Amino acid sequence: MSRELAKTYDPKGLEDRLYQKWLDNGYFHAKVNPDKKPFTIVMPPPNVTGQLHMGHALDNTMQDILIRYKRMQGYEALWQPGTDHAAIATEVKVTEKLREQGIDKDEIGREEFLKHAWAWKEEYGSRIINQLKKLGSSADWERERFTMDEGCSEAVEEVFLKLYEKGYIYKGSRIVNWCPVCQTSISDAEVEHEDQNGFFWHINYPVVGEEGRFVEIATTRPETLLGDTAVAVNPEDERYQDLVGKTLELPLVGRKIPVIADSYVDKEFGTGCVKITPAHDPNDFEVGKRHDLEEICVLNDDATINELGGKYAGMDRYEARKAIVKDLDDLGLLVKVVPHSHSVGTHDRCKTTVEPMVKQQWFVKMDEMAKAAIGALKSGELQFVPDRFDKIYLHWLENIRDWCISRQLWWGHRIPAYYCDECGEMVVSRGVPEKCPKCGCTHFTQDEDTLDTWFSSALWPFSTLGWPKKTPELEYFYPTDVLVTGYDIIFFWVVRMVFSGLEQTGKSPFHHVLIHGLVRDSLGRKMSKSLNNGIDPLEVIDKYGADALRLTLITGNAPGNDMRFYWERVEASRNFANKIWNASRFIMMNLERAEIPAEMPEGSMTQADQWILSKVNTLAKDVTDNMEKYELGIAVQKVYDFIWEEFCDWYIEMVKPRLYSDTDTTKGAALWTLKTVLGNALKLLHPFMPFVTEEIYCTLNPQEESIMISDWPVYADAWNFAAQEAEVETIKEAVRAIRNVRTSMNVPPSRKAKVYVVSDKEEVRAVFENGKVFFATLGYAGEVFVQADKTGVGDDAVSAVIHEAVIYMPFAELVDVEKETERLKKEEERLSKELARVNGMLGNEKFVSRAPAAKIEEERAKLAKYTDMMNQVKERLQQLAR
RNA sequence: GGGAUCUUAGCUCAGCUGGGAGAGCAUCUGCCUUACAAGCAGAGGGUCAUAGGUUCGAGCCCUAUAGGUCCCACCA
Repeated sequence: MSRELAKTYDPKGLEDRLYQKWLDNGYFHAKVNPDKKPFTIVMPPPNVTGQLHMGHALDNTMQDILIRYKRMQGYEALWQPGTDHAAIATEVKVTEKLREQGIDKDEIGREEFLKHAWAWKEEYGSRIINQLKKLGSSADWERERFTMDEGCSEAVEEVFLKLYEKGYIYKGSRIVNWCPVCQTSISDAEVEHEDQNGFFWHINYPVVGEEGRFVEIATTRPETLLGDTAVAVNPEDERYQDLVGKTLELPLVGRKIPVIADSYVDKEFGTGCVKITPAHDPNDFEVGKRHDLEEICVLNDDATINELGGKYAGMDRYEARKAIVKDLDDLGLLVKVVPHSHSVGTHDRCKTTVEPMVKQQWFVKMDEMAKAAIGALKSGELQFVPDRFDKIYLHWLENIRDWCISRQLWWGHRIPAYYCDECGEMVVSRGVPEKCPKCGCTHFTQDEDTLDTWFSSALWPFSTLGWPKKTPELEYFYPTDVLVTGYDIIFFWVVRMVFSGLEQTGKSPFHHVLIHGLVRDSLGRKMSKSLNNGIDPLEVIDKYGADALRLTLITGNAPGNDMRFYWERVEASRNFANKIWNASRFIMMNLERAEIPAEMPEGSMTQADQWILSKVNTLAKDVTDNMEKYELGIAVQKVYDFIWEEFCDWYIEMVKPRLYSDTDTTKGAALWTLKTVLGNALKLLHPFMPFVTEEIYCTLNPQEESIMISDWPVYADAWNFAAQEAEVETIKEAVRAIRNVRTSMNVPPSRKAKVYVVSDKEEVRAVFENGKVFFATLGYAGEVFVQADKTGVGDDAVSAVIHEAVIYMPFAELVDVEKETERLKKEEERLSKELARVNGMLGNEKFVSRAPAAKIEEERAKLAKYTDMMNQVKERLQQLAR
């Protein structure tokens, strides 16, 4: 008993029902299966703080398309999902929430805070997962993971220990990016540089022992003067040769600091003299190391001046800046203030200006692992799609600095380093050490810091599969096949996964990285909270369905490119779903009223049947090719065009007379073809629009369980009907010509016309003899005559010239000689242009001698065709002129 | 400062390895033709940013220029 399709397409209800069915049947679950080849995608884990936005929708739609496609192709397709603890993002949210409740984070302490954080995770962690389900994501939810679950945490600890033992992880006092608001260090990748309009303050530093002599320096951050421990000049700079080795008095502070020579200083820039503040500037830090300068940190963690800042202690850094400038001016040491635009580092999360500071932090030594990651790309083990991202990846790795991985946060993986309570000895170990190797003490305190959130997500492709244990899953599904992500997290995540995978497993965690762009608003702006221009994918799904949203996100978009979101496009996508829906309804109506052959009824297949079968056959091949190249937009466009134009607008219209007839012996063939072609088209469309295709497919084939476990169509030689394809194309050309004439003459559809097809070629007449049945329904024709000459065609006939034939329609009183002449002249003009082009090519001796033979043959055929048509047009024009 | 990318129909964008310029929306003209007006049929609209070059042949490859977008960067 087949279920009937509802009268109108309504994604509501339908989508939830089908998704539940898929879940119930366990279709998303992948397991180790030696009989099948694995195909794996690991889902970029959304933050537990997160809500589904358009970026997620795009990212996950692409992954779902690839997974569904491969699953249908017979792969054991695993889409590994999960969520990310998102250290700083979550900590900020939880802190805010607590504050709203009047609870102070520092008062309740670490343990209590973590309880709240876990409660938050429990409450919100599943929210985005449920939203992803609305989208139709066929991820293996049974395998859902979390970056801080037991297994992932074990992987984190394992990697930390291994890298530490190898000397790749070290603790050191280095200059780091410090966020005074979040009060934690952050990595280079988390710093955003933006140009700000500031000033260059030129300040005189008195030379000790030389009354009245000054060294003029220029700075953009006068407050750091408090931490100056030298002034540097370029060793090649003649102007300052005699200064090197002399001592200066640091204004306002009174400290005596040396003038040193260092090639880091650019002679041409500023005054050529640079104040050196090793504790608060990355370059100065390096200079300080070279010259063994003292590092004087003058800032507190909240960027106020500390006790070393004398009278400025307690002031905010900008307050202090003002006060210092004023005091310098009062002392007459401020030479000038010049407006100056310079780049300022800000924290990407809170936009606070970061303060470079010397801190004890944990770092990952990057040089060796970066080298390996570069090698993976160069050897082809790793490929970006599109490959222009190669350069971005390489450039980053070639210039990488050590990765600061410690964070002064509570929410995250705590660093497995322990300090002896007696002697302070540091022990890095799995769990609390038993006793101190130095003093034998058994009491330890764990390092307070946690790890950068990307440290754990870097391990995601293998930690989720059970690593460091040698699980069957890891063996079977790893390395994964393709990673789908936006270009905005190549540095944060992709790079780190690659070098981590190479280091820990010896393999790149994936072969391909499919990069997509941003979904912007209709004006091309980034969707953001501050602009309040974000479109909620759930709202779109609610209004138009997930299928429509998915189609919208995939069509007309090339890999790596940004796209704009338009409601009109969603509507168009929904209309397409509706189109298939109605076509299917029509087909099923007819199927119910007749017997359908189980196999292809070869004897009664008409040219039209063979044509559409041949078309869907080639379509399968083309779409598969595009999918393999990750050209999802092109692939779906082809399916769209096929279904709407070829199948609905042409084929269905062509078979209607056969369906309505009770005597037509080819009716069974038509029904079989309709059902078969629709079924295959639905399969090709399924990865893109899973819900509507499932609903129709299962109604069409009640014996089948689900389209998502059906076989992906493959090209079959038996379905290749080149000759019939050509014939139908000829008939389509004729029908178009007839319609065109009718429209231009304003002939209403109700008025049927006789149609004469005149051709002196017997084989052409045979084609039309076969195809003339279509003229009635497609071209509103009455009687149709196919003949070798113009017998019976009156002078009152309107004509259209097509390839190897002329079509005449007697319209008597409607004929407007002028109009028709005009039409034919236009055609003449078009043909003469074509002829000129073809003749130009063929007349070019170089073309004939150098172009490929097939191309030349093609052009020769065109020449013959156009010449023939031209003659017909000329002849017709002559007749009209009489 | 370095790099990437874009400039194609009124708008938003496709255009795969170079071989007769496409889609959606918008516009215009007919159609309530018994699957679909969320539709059908037809039409108009482009010197593919500019200037050179390579090639038998360039929207596509190379060079330069102009404008836009983005990324990276430790010149105080």
